[in-house]
Formats: sequence, C-alpha cells, structure tokens
Amino acid sequence: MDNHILNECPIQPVVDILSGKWTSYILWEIYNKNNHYGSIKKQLPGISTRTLAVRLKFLENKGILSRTVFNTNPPTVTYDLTNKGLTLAPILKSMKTWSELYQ
Amino acid sequence: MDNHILNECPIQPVVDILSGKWTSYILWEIYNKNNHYGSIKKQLPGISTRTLAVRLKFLENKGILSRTVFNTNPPTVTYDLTNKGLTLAPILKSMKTWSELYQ
DNA sequence: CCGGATCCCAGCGGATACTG
DNA sequence: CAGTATCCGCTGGGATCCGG
Repeated sequence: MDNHILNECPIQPVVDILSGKWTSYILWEIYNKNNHYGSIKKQLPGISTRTLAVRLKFLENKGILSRTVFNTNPPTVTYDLTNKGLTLAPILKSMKTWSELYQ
Repeated sequence: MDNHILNECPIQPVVDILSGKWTSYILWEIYNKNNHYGSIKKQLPGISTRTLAVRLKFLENKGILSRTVFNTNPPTVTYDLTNKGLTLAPILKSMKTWSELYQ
C-alpha cells in the first residue's frame, strides 16, 4: 500500500491510508458512530473477518483508530477515531457530498 | 472496482472512482495542470504505460476526464478535468491539506 | 510520442476453520 | 463476540512488443 518512490507527491500520506479496498468504508462507518466490530461487519456485506481485522489493525497502527475492549461476556470491542482520525472528517464529508450529487 | 452490494453506502460512487492504485495520483497531476500523457508518466515514477492508459480511459468513461488529440508529429494528447471532474477538487484539496499536516 | 495487445505474476484479500 | 491461522484464487498491474 506504500510507495516510497512517490514521497514527493503531496497526497501520498492520505492515499497510503485510504487505498486499501475497504478502508474508506470502514472509516465511514466508524465516523458515523457504528463502532462495534460486529456491527461494522454487518453494515459491510461481503467483507471477510480477516480483511476487517487486518484493516482495523492497520488503522490503529497508523494512529487513526483507538481500540477499546470491554471485559463483558461475551467480550465487546469498540473502535473510535482518534484526534488524528477525526481530522479525516473533511475528506469523508466531501466524499459523501460528491457521491450524493454524482452517483 | 465496483461492488454492487454496497450500493446503499453513501460514499460508494466516489470510492469506485478513486479506488484504483494510481487513480488519485493521476487526478492530482491533472488537477495541477500537468495535462500531458508523457509528463504525467514522468511525474509518477513506477507507473507502467498500460496502467496509465487503462486508468485514463476509465476516468474518461466515467466522465471525469476529457481527452484531446493534437495532430502534430509526433502526436500529443492532453487530458483535462470535465465539469464533473472539477467537482472532485474539494476532495483532492482536503486530501492535500491532511497530508501536509499529518505526513 | 501515445497507447493498444499480450503475457505473466505477486500479493491483496476471500473462504473457511478454529480459539480465547 | 472478536478475532487468528491457513490456504489459495483472482485480478490489478508490470514488462514488453508493436502499430498509428
């Protein structure tokens, strides 16, 4: 997903984050308060457990998401945008606006 | 690149357009008046002729780009954002802003 | 110089089974 | 429920040749 040759391209950092196949959709769900692993999966029919887990961990490692485990039984895990992740909001909102106008 | 199952996801149309590996970079170049096939290729080290041609045609088919051939010798081809393509500007600008702050 | 046609391959991500 | 592990199919895209 990374491309060191393009470091001089000014949009490379965000493309690096968003370029995964499901990444934008996952961020959209969490941005809209759909925070649980299970409910995200339900809202994204077709995504595999592996892909969802891999992408969530990737976003966590990038500092975009925080992960919280509740010691209930059965266990519950929620994901939230960090302060850094929240700064992606203008991008997500402009994507939504465009999609509404030009779908 | 398309996913009919996600039709109800409100950002699906734009994700469909931007999800190709090089698509955002190509749009960024053209948005910044780097309009020639050859100069785009020069600015994106690592992209193959096939991929650039495929992505340009894809964006043309989507109504994002217009293609103009000049009957010079050797021939020259330029690509420009259509009116529809220009409406992607807010997305590209927000991507640039984010990348500057958080790279 | 632009880009179509072919061939080919790495690696993304899908399916499934399994665990704490 | 929330993942991890494994296997593997498929497609995006790279290399190359060629023609306009």
